[in-house]
Amino acid sequence: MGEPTGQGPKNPHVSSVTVQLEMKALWEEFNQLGTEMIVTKAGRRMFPTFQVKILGMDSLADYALLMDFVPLDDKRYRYAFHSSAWLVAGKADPATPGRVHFHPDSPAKGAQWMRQIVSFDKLKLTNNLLDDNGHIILNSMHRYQPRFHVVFVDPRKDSERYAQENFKSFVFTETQFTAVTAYQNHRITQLKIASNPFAKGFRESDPDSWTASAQPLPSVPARSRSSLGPCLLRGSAEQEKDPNKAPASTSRSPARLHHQLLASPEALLAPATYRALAYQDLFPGGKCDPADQDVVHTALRETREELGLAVPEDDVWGVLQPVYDQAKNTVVPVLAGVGPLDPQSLQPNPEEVEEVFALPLAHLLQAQNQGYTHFCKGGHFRYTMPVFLHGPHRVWGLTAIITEFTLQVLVPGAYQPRLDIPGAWRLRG
Amino acid sequence: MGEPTGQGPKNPHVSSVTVQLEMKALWEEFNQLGTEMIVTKAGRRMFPTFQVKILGMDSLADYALLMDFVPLDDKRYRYAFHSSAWLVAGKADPATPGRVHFHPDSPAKGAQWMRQIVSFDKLKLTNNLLDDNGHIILNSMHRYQPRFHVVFVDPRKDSERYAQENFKSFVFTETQFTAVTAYQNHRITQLKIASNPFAKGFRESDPDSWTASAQPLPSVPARSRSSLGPCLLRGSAEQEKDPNKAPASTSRSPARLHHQLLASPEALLAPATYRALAYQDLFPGGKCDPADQDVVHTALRETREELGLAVPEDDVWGVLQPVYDQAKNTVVPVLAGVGPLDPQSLQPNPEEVEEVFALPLAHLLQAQNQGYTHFCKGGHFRYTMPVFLHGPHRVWGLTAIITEFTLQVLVPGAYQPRLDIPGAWRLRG
DNA sequence: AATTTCACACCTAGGTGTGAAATT
DNA sequence: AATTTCACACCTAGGTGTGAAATT
Repeated sequence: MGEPTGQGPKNPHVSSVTVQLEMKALWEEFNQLGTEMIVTKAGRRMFPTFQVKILGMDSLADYALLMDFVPLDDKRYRYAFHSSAWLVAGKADPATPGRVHFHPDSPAKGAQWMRQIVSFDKLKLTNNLLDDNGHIILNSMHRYQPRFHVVFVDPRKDSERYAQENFKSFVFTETQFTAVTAYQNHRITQLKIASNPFAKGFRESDPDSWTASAQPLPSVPARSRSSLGPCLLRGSAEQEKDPNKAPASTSRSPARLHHQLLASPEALLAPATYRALAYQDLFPGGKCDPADQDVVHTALRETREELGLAVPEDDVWGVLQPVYDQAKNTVVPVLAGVGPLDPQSLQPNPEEVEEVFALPLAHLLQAQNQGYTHFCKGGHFRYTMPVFLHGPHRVWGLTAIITEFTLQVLVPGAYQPRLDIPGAWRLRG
Repeated sequence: MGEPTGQGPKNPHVSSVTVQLEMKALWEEFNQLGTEMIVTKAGRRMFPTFQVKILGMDSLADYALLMDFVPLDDKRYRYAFHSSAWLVAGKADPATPGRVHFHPDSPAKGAQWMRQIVSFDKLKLTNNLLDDNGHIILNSMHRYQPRFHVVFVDPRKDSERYAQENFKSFVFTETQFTAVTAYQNHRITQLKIASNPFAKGFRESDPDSWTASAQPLPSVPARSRSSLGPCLLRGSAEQEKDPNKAPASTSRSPARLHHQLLASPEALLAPATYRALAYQDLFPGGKCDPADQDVVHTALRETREELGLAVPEDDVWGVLQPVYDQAKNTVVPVLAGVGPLDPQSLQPNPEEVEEVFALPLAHLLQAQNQGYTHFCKGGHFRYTMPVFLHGPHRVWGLTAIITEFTLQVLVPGAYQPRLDIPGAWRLRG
C-alpha cells in the first residue's frame, strides 16, 4: 500500500481509495540494488512498469489517474565502480520542466479502473529538455521518486474550487530510482535482463538455450542424495565440497541453491563473494560480512550455515583463482580438506539448499563425463564452457569452471581443459 | 466527404462538423471489386482501416467519436466463382446484436480530434454472437454499411434531452462491404495482399524479392524505345508483340503498363483476360467486352487501343495455352503475324503504356540470355520462373512464361525450358 | 458442397541491452 | 575520463492470408 501524502480534508470520492503496487517483490529486488532507469532522447519505458491495483473508488464516478516524478534530493550522483556504490557528485543540475503523465484511459469510471490492474506502460522517460512527445523529462544521474495521483472528476460547475479535495496521492518508496543514460551497476543490468521479457535476447544462461552434449536432465526429486562413489585417488578419505551457484537459472528457483557435494577426494571448496548477491538470493549469507576477516572465513561460515558442516580453519588448503559470475560478482573458491565424510550426516539448510549429491573425482577425470557447451549469442559463437556429467546430474556454470581449476590443482596433468575459457570469466593477476 | 444523414435540427457544436474519408482511392479500388471484410471468432481488423480527417469542431468542446454497422439489405449472399459475381442466396439471417465502437480516445477535445487523422484501427469484426471483447458482430455473407458518428458531449445537466441534436452521422458508401469468413473474390485477396503492410509476406512477385541471375535493372527513361534487332529466323519480316502484364509490381506503377515489344520474328502475341483487371488497371480495356466475340477480338482491340496498331483478324495465327495470373485471371495469349514493323511508328497510349521495346528472337534463343528465378516462400523452394535478359530489360513474370510457350511453338526443338512450370500456372485441358 | 476454423509462416511495430563512437 | 548517442541484433506482441481439416 502506498503512503498517501496527507494534505487536508478529502472528498469522499477519493478519501476511501486505496492502492496496491503490483510486482512489489520485483520493485524491492531492484530497490535493494539501487534501481536505475534509462532515459533516452526518444524516451524509454520504465522497468519494472508502474502498475497498481485500485480499491475503494466510486464505481459510477469519473476519475483521472496520473503520475509525476519528484527529485529525491538536490544532488547529482556518480557511480563508483570500484566500490559499487553511488556517491554524491555535487549539487543538482537545473530542474527539468515539470510534467505529469495522465494514464491514457483517463478519465474513466471507478468501476473500469478497479476492474483490472492499471498499467502505466505508455509512460516514457527522456533526458531531452525539448521533448515534444509529452514524455517525463528527468536529469540523468539524479534520483527521483515516482508519485501516483487519483483525481476525482468533479461534475460540479465550480469544481476548480475543490481541486485540493478531489485528489489523493500515493508514494511507493520502493519505486524510487536513479535516472541514467547507461546502466552503472552491473547487477541492475543483469536483473533487468533476467526480468524484462523484451531483454530475453541477452539471457545467455537460460538453461533452455543451453546445448550441452548431455541427455536432457530428468527431474530430480528434492533433497535426493546420491551415495558416495568409490574413492580411487591417493587412498585417502578426504572430501571435496563445492557450494554451487546455480547457473543463473534464477527463473526456476531463485531462492534455492543447488548444492553439489563432490565426493572423493580431499578438498573443501567454497566460493565467497565480495559483494552481496541479494537479488539472486543464492548465497544469502555469502557476501563478506563485516565480521568475516576474509574470504576464507566467509566460505567457512557459509559451509556451516548451509550444510551444517563446521570446517576448522586449519583444514583450509588455500584459495583458487577468483572468477566472475554473470553479475560481475567476484567469486573466490576456497579449497579445504574435510577428512572422511558421510553426506547423510550433513544438515543442509532447507531454506537455502535444494539438493546435495556426491561426485567421485575418478569419475570427473574420465573423458566421457567431460562435456563442453558452446554458447552462441547473436548467431555467433561466443565462448565455451565445461560441463561435467554424472548420471542425472550436470555440473555446469561457475561450478564447472571452479571444478576445472580444482582438478588442475589436485591432479596436475591428469586433466587438461579442452578449450580455453575467455578472460572475461577470470580475474587478471 | 461523407453524406451526413439528415435528422432534424443540430446543435451548432456538431452542425458545422465535416469529415473526409482517408485512403479514399484505396476504398474505391476495393469497392469496385466488391469489398470483403474477414470476420473471425477472435475478431479481425478492417482493411482498409476506417480513417477520417475532421474539420469544423469546437476546439474546446468535448466530443466522442464512434462507428456502427448497418445491414445494406435483408439478404444473404453467395459468391459464384464461375461468374465472379455475388448472387442473392436468400433472406438475411437473424440480425446480430447491435453494437457500437467508440474510438478509444473518446471523449476528447475538438482540437485533439482535428489535430491529426483519426484512425479506427482498434475496431474488430467478429462472427461470434457471444463475443465478449466488445467487437462488432456481423453475419458472414451479408452486406454492411459502416457509419461514423460525431457526438458532442453536452455539459448541460439535462443533456439527455438534447441527444438527437448533439450528434451528426456520416456515411461513406465506398466503405460498404460483404462480411466473409474467407475471401471469395481472388482479386480482393490480391488487393489486400498488395495494399495491407501486414500481408507483405504473401507478395510473391515484389520485384525487390526477386533473385534473378541478372544485374540490377537500371532505371529506364519513360517511353524509351530500343531499335529493332536483326531478324534471323525464316527470313520473314513478321513481328512478335506481347502486351505484357507487369509482374505484379503494382506497388511501383499500378496504373501503368510495361509494354514490351518483342521484335523479329513473326508473331503478334496479345493476352486477353476473361475477367476485368480493374484494380491493377494494367489492361484497362483488356477484359472481354460484351462486344468482343471472343478472346481474339479482345486481343486485337487491346493492341489497337494500347499500341495504336490495327491487326487484321486474318493475320491471327492462333491461340496459345492459357495461363493464370496471380489474381487467378485466365490469360489467353493470341499469336499473330504483323509483317514488317517499325516500333517508332507505333502510337502507344501514354495513359496505359509506359515503355515499348523490341527483342530479337535470335537473342532470346541464346542460352546466356535465358535466366531462371527460383521463388521461395516460407523459406521453402516453391517454383521456378523463366527470365529473359536483354540489356537493361528483363522479360519476366507472365510475359516470360508466354514467351517460353511462343518459342516452343515457333522454333520447336531450338528452345527447351530448363525446368517445368508448376501446374498452378497453367490451365488444365 | 459451402462455409468456418485453426495452426502456421511471415510480416509490421516496437521494446531491450550492446558496444563502439561521439560528445562533453 | 565520464557521459551520451546510435545503429544494431534480438526479442515480444500481434496483424496477415494459407490451406488443410472440421463443421454444417
